[in-house]
Amino acid sequence: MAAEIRTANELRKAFTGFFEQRGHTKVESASLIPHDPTILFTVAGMVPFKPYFVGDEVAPYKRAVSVQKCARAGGKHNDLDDVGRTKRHCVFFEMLGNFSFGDYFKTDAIPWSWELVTEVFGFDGDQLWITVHESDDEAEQIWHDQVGVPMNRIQRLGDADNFWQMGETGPCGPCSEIHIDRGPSFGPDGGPLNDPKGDRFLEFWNLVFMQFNQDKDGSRTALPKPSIDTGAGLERILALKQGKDSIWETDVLFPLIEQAQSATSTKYLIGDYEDKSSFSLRVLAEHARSATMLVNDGVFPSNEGRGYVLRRIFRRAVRHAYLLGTDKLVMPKLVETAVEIMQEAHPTLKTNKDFILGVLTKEEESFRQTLKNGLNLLENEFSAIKTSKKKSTLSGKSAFVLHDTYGFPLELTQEIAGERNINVDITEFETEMHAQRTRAKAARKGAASADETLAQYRQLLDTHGQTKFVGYESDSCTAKVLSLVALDDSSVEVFLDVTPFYAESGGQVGDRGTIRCPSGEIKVTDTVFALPGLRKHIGVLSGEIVAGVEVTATIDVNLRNSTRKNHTATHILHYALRKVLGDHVKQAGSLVSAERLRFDFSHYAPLSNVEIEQIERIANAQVLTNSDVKNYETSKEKATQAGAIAFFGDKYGDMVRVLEAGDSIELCGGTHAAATGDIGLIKIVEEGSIGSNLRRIEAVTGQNAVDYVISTARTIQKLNELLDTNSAALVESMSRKIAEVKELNDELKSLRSAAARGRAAEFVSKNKGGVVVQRVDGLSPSDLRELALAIRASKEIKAVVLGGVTSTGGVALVAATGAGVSTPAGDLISQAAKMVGGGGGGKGDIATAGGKNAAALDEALLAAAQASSKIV
RNA sequence: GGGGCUGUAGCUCAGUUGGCAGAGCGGUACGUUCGCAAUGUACAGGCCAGGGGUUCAAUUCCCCUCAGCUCCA
Repeated sequence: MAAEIRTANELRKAFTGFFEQRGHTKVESASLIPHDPTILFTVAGMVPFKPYFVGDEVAPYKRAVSVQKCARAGGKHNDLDDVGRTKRHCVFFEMLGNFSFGDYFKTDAIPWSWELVTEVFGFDGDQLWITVHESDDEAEQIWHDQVGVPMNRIQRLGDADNFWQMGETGPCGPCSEIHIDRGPSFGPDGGPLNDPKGDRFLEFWNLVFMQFNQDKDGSRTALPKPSIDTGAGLERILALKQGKDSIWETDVLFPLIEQAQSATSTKYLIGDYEDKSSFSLRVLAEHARSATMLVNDGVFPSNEGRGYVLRRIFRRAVRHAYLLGTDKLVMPKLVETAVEIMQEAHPTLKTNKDFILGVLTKEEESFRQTLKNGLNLLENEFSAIKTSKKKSTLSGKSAFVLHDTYGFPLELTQEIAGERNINVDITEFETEMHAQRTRAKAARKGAASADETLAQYRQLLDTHGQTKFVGYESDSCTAKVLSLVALDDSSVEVFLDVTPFYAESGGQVGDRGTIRCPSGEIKVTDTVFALPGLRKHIGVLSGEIVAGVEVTATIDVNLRNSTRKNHTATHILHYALRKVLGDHVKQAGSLVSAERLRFDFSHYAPLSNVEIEQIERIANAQVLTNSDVKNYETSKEKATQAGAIAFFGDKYGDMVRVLEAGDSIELCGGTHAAATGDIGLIKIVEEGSIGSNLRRIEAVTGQNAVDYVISTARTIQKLNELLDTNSAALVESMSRKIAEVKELNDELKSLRSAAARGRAAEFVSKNKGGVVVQRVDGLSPSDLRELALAIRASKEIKAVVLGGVTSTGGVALVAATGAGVSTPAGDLISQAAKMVGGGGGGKGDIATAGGKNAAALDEALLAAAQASSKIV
């Protein structure tokens, strides 16, 4: 009997300790961001081990135990809106699990789970019920004969409850679950079979027996080496151990509820699932913890992918804080509490704390701004409704626009509308929402294609194995053509048994070069992975090459060398970025070509010029050391010990390739320079945003960097010559020049208007009954207008019409009317404008017009004079 | 990946059948009354995001680019 378990930390230790004693390797929790591209988050304890179960990789250990961070939100099971309503649902949770990779099976797994539950956890065996799959006699027998559970507490359930499948195909098998009877006050007797909702008979342990392989045709074959995957929710067991009715009162969540209470001055009612405020507090507690854990693993709030899911989770929480009437920021305090609760089990929280706080504080601020803007728009809608026919209904369309375009949640729209006795047309809203979904799905469908070629590739891989890559050591080799497929008239896909061509991965572009034999040649334009391990050369064939012949494969060495420099420089830049900006900088993508390198990374603000300069200094200092670049294979453990950081999104087997360039140590399978000095020079040429919290830098190296510096210097030299200055004084000289131009412009403007005013007196004196109509050539349209305004300024003038040929050869007309004249100024010149072949007008007491036909100007002015005389 | 919205003074934003740009706050200067605050007057501050097109004329209409916001996948 182990020590009494009181806290989450004690539970985690007791659990892993139990299985470590039984030969299991303790595996640290993997990131919430999975390597598996088909899922958004790590959703179960087995996710990190999936390659071992599927057989893609060989497990480095036969038995493992873990406490895995998990998150479930978005994706297929979109139950985000339910979190907080129930006693047990969370976005973030931890899963206890023990695993066997083709090692022990039911006869060990079942008794161990019983021993753990009764002796370590201390549950009363008489209160436990077991369910097995209806076909699984073996499991039932073990539970009964070996463990001693009476038959009346073992029940059989169907596929829906007790059968597990990874996907359409692949490993699958029956499950067995352990339930605890919480007593008559929670519902009627009769075991889990009689309690589908699990109110009284609470399921807390699930054992999956992976013993079959599901084929495409629906048949199942037995796996030669069956495996075990178990899972139990930490929070659930904690609630049971701590004698609480729900997970909300356990020590991993209740401190957050207490913090939420004080931050919002709201009272929490334990066990009340009807009370709206208590619901909001639970949402705040849960989402604060989830968001904290997600940011800790490198998820950033953004408008796509998992970042978007995080944003939705987080904003849902802020929305509830808002509903509770809090207008101060609440999340920073909750995040601090979450860090405090979780940091012992997840130590990276300590080092990342300031960063997490920064990201989430900023996110709350920005969302509160969104809410404020939305509120204004909503007010406008309300006042529009008052004057409309339907006085008491806000259209679903409006509610949708508010939500879709401005991010104002429907729930808040309804809440606020409700306060004013206004309905929201939900049906219409749903219709709009549905249309939006359909659009997005239709767009997605276009992208899916061609499974057939994939099957061909797989067959190639099955018969010949992986393509041997010799490109680290040599630029050329002889090889055998395994397959050659013509794509269209000229381009072909070629597969070799061995190749020096690097296939695009880790951001590095594929090699180019030639594949030739006596009878023909292929100019290779790109090399990619058709499947993991299978390298595909794409190129143009001249002459004849067929499958089976021997060829010489040679890469374009110049291109490869430039690419090498850029790739090594990418690592050094990554190092420098982390040094200057912080360890939260994570690679989000990269492109390494011969010409330049592009590096996308997570960061929350634009880089300042000073920061870019620092980065360049640090990076180039690494270049100047001219230290040897080491590129070697080693075990994963040794690499991590050396402090290597893994590139995001890459998948690594047990043996990994490590790259050491200067002080940068990373896992990387690319091709690299021999020494940092080979890079020559790293120059950042661009920095920008590619989405919220995502930045991109572009840089050049080697000859390209030299070219860049020379051309920049040339530009500066030219400027120096133009301004007759030198580089040191250029900036000052230029700013002085700009100020001067501005000053001169202002002066010119005031002189012009003074001149116009001066001439105005002359024109005023020529007025006939308060009307001035004159031709003035050589002025710009705006000067002409200025003049007209100056003339009109005299009290006796009632109307002015000026016309003239402008300096650019067009005709300009302007009309202005004095105070007390009701005829619009435009009327005075509308006809004249037509006569000069233009149009025009204006409104009120000043109008301008123009045309092209200068010959008709005098005639046009006569017409204008006539129009003007009518109004006086 | 697919939609929607926005970009105007240091900040928050106005600006309709296209006619040379405004408000409030902030800033500066000079006053007034006085409680390190209020208030009056004046002034400065704009390639109306950038580039093309239509037009006699584009902040306004059309196209493209860039940036930001937002929803869906």
